[in-house]
Amino acid sequence: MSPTTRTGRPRGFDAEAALDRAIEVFWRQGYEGASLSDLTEAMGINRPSLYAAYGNKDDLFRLAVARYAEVDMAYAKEAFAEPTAYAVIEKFLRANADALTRTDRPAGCLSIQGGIAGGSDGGRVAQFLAESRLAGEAALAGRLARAIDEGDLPPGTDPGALARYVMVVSEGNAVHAAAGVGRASLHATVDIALRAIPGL
Amino acid sequence: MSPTTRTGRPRGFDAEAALDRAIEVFWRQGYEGASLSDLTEAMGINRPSLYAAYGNKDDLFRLAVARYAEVDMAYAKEAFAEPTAYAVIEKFLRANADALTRTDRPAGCLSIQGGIAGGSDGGRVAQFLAESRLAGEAALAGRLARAIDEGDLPPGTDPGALARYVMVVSEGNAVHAAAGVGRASLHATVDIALRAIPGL
DNA sequence: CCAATTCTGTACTGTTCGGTATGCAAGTCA
DNA sequence: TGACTTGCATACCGAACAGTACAGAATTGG
Repeated sequence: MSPTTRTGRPRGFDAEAALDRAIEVFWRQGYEGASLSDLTEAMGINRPSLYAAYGNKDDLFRLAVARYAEVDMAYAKEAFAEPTAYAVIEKFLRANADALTRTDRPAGCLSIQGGIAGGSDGGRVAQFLAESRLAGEAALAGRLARAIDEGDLPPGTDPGALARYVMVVSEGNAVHAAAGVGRASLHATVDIALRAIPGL
Repeated sequence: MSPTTRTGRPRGFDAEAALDRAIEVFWRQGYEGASLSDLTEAMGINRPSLYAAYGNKDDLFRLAVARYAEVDMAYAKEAFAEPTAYAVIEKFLRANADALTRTDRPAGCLSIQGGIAGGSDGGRVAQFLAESRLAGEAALAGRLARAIDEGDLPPGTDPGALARYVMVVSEGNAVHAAAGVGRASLHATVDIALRAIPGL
């Protein structure tokens, strides 16, 4: 009656290792941009093996996200264990920044890239969009540099860093808005974010 | 010699109005998720008319983004005209929050949604990802609520709003990281973001 | 009214997509 | 050894994709 006794030919690949490869493909190319051919090639298995082991593409993606949350987001749980709120937040944001820029992993976060990425075109569209966003950031940095000259920002301020922070808040709010978060909540976030702006 | 003299059958649709409809489709469904059939149906034109008027799908998308930047991001230029840096930033973030939640437009920002969105599946994947992100946000809010009880956050603090702010910074950094921004810059953003966290 | 030019509508191209039917290989248990 | 169970490999399915050929319709200039 042992439920693990399944006679028959044993699986010829490591399902967990193959799932890790799938995570990278989804991470880099997004859900829609990752074709079954991309996935099976990276995982080193055939299509029927994928369907037998994980279900369909959708199921595979959910398994990938779940494993990503467990493995690659483990720092969140560690951060929560810090003694104070400030320490929790700082540790979370620091570890997050490190995780987003690991050299042995795709840049960014699967939870966001899984939707972005672009995929089949090799990320041309995503790159185009990123460039136009960064152009806006540069424009804001220019305006803030002028503000330093005009004396309404402290002399030591880094205009590029401050502009980047503002755009980060804007982009984060955009992600939230797309997820259905309402206007009042967005403004509440702005309330908090503005506290970080250096006064005169 | 007048260059506008183009004899022949006149175009049967307003190219600018049709482009506006295309913007909404790309905004809602993303670049990959917007099929030519979706686009032509929304624009009220046939495929050959689209190709004749705008080029190919890629060209149409770039035109859409350009027009979006001009029309829907006009508030940025207005914000830049404010007299002080703080006013520039506040006006930008406020107008941005309003723009992200206009009831007569898709939620979010074309520049981000153009990559996200999900498209053909009606946004099922995007919704799944959004829910898992919001679950993490709720977990953080719970941890911060405990911090208020334990006295390391001011009593009046809204733990949900603070958690949302932290996740906004995290998501914005993720978008930046995916665009190629490096680790040091992300930490510089965290430096600024942490200034908004209420001290003991 | 006719020729030239441009736009529109239908119907099609080749390709790629997610998903699967089928026959064979590789093991376990009697 | 032989029945049984399971995984693997090839080859395929219908559907959807971006893009286009072609013929007819609408307009201008003569």
